[in-house]
Amino acid sequence: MNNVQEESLRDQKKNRRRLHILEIARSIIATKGLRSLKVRDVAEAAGCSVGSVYNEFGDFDGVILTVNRETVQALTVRLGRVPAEDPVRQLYGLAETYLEFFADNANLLRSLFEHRMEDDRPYPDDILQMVMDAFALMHPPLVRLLPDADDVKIALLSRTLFSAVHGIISLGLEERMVAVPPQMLRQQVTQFLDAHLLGLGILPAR
Amino acid sequence: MNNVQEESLRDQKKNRRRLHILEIARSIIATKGLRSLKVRDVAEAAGCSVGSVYNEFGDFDGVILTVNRETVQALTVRLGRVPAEDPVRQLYGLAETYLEFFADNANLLRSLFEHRMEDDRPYPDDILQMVMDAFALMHPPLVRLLPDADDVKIALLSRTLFSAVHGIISLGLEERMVAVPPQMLRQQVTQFLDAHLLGLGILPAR
DNA sequence: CTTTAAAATGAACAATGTTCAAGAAGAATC
DNA sequence: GATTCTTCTTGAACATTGTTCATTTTAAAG
Repeated sequence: MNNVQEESLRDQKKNRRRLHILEIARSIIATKGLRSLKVRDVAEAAGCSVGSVYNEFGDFDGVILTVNRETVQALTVRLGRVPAEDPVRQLYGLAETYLEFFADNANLLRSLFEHRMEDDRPYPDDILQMVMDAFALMHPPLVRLLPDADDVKIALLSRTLFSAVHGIISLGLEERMVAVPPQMLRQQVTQFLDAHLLGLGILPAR
Repeated sequence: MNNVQEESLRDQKKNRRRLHILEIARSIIATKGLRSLKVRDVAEAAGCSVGSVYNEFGDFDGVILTVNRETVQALTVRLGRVPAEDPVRQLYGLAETYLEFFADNANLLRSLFEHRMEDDRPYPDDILQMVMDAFALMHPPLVRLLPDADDVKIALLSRTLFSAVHGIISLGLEERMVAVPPQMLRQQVTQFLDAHLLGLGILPAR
C-alpha cells in the first residue's frame, strides 16, 4: 500500500476551499459574533456558491462546529505549552493562559460554549471529549500536589477549578454584565487561585 | 389627582394579553430552549396575530428581554429569602438556592446569560443592574465576615464568588459538556465553598 | 348613534437557512 | 485527445421565520 497519497486536482481545490470557508467563518464569528454569521456572506467572501458550503459541511451548524472544534484544539495547544516543572506555577499558568486566550478570542469561545444545536440534535462527542481533555491538563499538577487524593477526587476538583475559573473569566469579559478591566481580571483570577489553593492546603498559610 | 386608576376595557385586554404572551414565551423557552422560540408559535398559542406581539413588545428581542427581566427578578426574590442570621450559612444558602433555581430553570437562565442582541444594540441597562443587585446580596454577609475589608475588596470578592459558582453550576448542568449528576453538583458547590472560605480565613482550619 | 382615536389583523415583504435539477469540471477509458 | 463517466458546483427556487403596514375592527368620546 502506498503511503504517498496522490492528491488529485479536485481534492486540492476542495481542500483549499474548505480551509478558505473556515477561515472566513472564523473571522466573522471572531469579529462580529456568531449571530452575525450568514451563509451567503461566507459563500460570497469565499468566492463560491451557498451550495458548496452545504456540500462541504452538510449544514450551517457543520461550519460552526468545525470552527468550534478548531478553537478548542488551539486552546489545548496553548494550554499544553504551559511549563510543568512546578505544579503550583503550572496551575497559575493554566489559568492565566486561559484568560489570555479567552480575552483574545472571546467570540470564538462563546461560540464554543453557547452555541445550541437545531432541535435536539446532540452536540458532537468529539468536541465534548476535546473540552474534557483540555481541562484534564490540570490533573497531573493536582496529582503531584495532592498525592493522597484518589482519581475521582482529582477529576472532580479539576472540573470544579476549571468551571470556576471559566465562570470568572467569561462573566468578567462579558462587557454587558460586569465589565472588569482586563488587568484587574488577571488579578482577580490570581487572587481566586491564591485563596482556593490555600483552602485546599496546597499553598502554605501566610 | 385621583389615585384610583380607571382601567379601561381596552387596557384590561391589553394587559391580559401581554401577560399571556409572556407566559407562553417563557414556557417555550423553559421547555424547548430559546432557539425554539418563534413569533408565530407565540402568537398562535396566545390567540392573537403576530402584529399584536410586535405592537406590544416592539420586536422579538423585546419579548425575550422581558422574559429575562422576570427571570432575574424571580431569582432575586428567591435569593432574598435566604436566612441572614448566620453569615456563613447565608453564603452557603445563596449558593444552594442559586443551584436549585438554575436546575429548575436552566433554559431561562441560559436565555438571560447567553442571549445576544441583534447587530450591536446594547443590552438593556436595567437588566444588567438587576443582575448586579442579585449578586450584591452577598455583600452583607461578606462585610460581617471580613469587617476589615474595604468596599472595593468586598465588591470584587462577591463578584468573584458569584462568577465562580455560576461557572460551576452552569457548566455542571450543561449535559453536553460535563454532565454532573445534580446531587453531586450540590456536593461540588459545597466543597468549593468549603475550600474557598477556608482559604479566605473565614472558616477555621480543620 | 355618530364620530374619532386607538388597536388588532394578517397578507405581504425581507432576511436567511436549505434543497436539488441542471450544468460544469475533472478523471477514466479507449 | 476524444469520449464517456463520475463527481462537484451552481444558483434559482423553496422553506422558515422576523418585520412591516394598509385595512379593518373595536372601544371610547361626543
